[in-house]
Amino acid sequence: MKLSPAQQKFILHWGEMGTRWGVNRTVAQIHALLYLSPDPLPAEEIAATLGVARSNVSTSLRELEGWGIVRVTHQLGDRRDHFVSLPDVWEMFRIIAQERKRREVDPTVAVLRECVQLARETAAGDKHMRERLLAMLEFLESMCSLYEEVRSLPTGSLRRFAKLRGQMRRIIPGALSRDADARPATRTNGEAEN
Amino acid sequence: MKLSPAQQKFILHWGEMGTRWGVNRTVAQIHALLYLSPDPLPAEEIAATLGVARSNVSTSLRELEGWGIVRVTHQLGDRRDHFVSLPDVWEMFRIIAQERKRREVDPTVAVLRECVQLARETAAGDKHMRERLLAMLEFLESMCSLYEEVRSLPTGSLRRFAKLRGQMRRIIPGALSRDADARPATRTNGEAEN
DNA sequence: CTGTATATTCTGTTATATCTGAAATGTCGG
DNA sequence: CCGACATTTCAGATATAACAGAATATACAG
Repeated sequence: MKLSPAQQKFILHWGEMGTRWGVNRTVAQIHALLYLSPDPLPAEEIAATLGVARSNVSTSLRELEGWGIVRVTHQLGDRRDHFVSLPDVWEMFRIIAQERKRREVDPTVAVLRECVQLARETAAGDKHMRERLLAMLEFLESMCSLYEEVRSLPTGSLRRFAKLRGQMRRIIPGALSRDADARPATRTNGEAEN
Repeated sequence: MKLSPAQQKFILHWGEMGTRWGVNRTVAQIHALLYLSPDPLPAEEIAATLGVARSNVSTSLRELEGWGIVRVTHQLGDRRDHFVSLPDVWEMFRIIAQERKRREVDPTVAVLRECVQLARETAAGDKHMRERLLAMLEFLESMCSLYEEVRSLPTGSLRRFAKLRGQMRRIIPGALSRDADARPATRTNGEAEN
């Protein structure tokens, strides 16, 4: 299959961005290709289109399936697996966010708890350190609960919400404006507000 | 400087997580060390503590400074640079989010615009592809504006907001519950809601 | 059972990222 | 300007990740 200039550009860029997010370039490119493709593609064709080894495609597809953003389908009279990407970006985002949380944030929270515990046991520990650990822990837990909020919204609401520019301050209880975003370089205590 | 068990655990884990986010392991470790440290550390000591080459520390610190989450300070009577981490996790998060947006999302939005343009010019292009590109573009733009909203909130509000579990649906206009999070596998059109 | 088409796993190679140690550069007191 | 200390740069070494191609496994038709 020959790629149009627009397809090429998108696929290459997506691959590039993938690497910055800890995703293998080929994996990201395959995903981009499938996302743009109007119908399911067999592995063979993916390999030919992107110019990578068939085996490489196989591994990459398995990873994408692992993330849950690509799945296999079948065509009548064709023994080969055909692959499709999730069609909806919002849904895709939800899945990726959930996976990353599970793989990266949750373990970190667990480790932080252990560290706090350790710091408590160990000879009264460094007070400063314990505070920092707790601050990080509180932050991550807040983000998790914020994540749960957003996750529970249907796509439509989320989309509408995002369009609601500049209204958040009025909606969120007690949110005074931050406005100028001026961060005085001298502030050393993050708890200054509140 | 000798590390306590809790420090070790946190620093090692942070380094590990760093790699998953496209951040160099040493860079992340140094950041973790500085975050926990009660006072500024000279590069020499960082190198000794983590057991890496002095030159490596130098490069890593420059990167952290580039991100704006570590800065250099000086002690009276000491010619060496001493380094400190931003103390506030929330502030840190803001800065990192902003940087990543600038480096990764903004360029992607630009590329998507070009792709859409290309697809329009090129022989009426693939209709399906153009739709997908537009959906992705709309998504990213929504996320950007959502990001602007959150960024403009002071830490206190953000934190309070995050604690406000399960209330979001009532606050957001028109957000009907999504609840069960049941995703029928048969839905192929992401726009089904709304 | 055999042959063919497809998919996966394995192994060695290649590419990329990271790290080190040495050399170069910068800084500052005297 | 000199000399010590501190930092940065750079070339080569090392580790890690990605990849191609061969080998293997699986499914299936006849």
